[in-house]
Amino acid sequence: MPNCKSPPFEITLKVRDSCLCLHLQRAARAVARQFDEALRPLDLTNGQFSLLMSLNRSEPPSIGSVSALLAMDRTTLTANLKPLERRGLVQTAIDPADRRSRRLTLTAAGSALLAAAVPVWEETHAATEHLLSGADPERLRTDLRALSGPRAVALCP
Amino acid sequence: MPNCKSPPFEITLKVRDSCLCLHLQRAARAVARQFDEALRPLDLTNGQFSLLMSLNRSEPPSIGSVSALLAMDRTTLTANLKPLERRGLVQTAIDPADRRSRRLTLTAAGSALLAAAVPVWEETHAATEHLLSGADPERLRTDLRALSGPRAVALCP
DNA sequence: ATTTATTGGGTTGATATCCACGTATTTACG
DNA sequence: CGTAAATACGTGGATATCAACCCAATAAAT
Repeated sequence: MPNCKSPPFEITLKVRDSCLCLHLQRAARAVARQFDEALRPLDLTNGQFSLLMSLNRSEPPSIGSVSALLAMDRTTLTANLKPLERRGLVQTAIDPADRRSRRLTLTAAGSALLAAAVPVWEETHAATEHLLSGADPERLRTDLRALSGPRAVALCP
Repeated sequence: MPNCKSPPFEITLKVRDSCLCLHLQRAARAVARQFDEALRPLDLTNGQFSLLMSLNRSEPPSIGSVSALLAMDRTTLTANLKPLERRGLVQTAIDPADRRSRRLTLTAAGSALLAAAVPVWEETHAATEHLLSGADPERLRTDLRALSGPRAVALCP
């Protein structure tokens, strides 16, 4: 008699149909693939695009503030910066006012590449919102922000 | 005069506030962390939990069907199976009816661990839905399914 | 029946993600 | 002041994710 201690199949159906974590992972993977594919001619991923975009401001932000903005682990951001630094798209410099902090800035090449990616983003984002059919994208964004924790901090300069 | 070719700052604000890809990645990361933390005593990640749960059925599914269900790349699933196989939670066997296909089954240890994880999932999922405050979780799930592509295929046995 | 196309998976290489641990700097406190 | 707590990052290790390329087995075409 197999599966003496197995969870009942009804639980499996419940998780499949209702788990927000699973639903989020699926949607995040699917949408990320769309953006990755669209950005591939520029040799950028969706995460690299979002990261570069978050650095497009006059006051160079620190590692911690960007990682909070993107709701990612601080060490993940450190890792993600390496290929961008290697390609000369981003530069880091120690903050003279607080020598623990590193300030992140786009290079000219980084800014140019980011500018070239904007039309791709516009197009892909429109296609993504189109997938929602009649649903309200802003309402979805509100829900996603609520799940992202109190990290929707200010990016303003 | 720096940033001659930089995207205008208004674009940055627009992406930050409206990009569904970014919003999804943020929420997915944040929620995944919650589940990972809750499941850590069982030495499971949210992805491992979802994968094990998707194998809790009488007819052992193939790699391709599970990867479609989870909306992940086929090769990602192959990689994710390795630590679970190493721990003796999952077994794979060539399908005699089609020798290209590998059928995935939970072991007794896998079923037992999954059963132990169900209460953790219940608790964590309730906390996640609570983050939505007044919003309708089912409406959010509907939106997420629309973004996950036509992969919400049947898991039924 | 042979050839061809399709399908199901695996492997490798690169990036992504997070945790546990450690280091350096700054701030707070006594 | 000088020490303790807090802050800002980095490294190493493990898993996660996907593209590109390859192989084996089945299905389709002539």
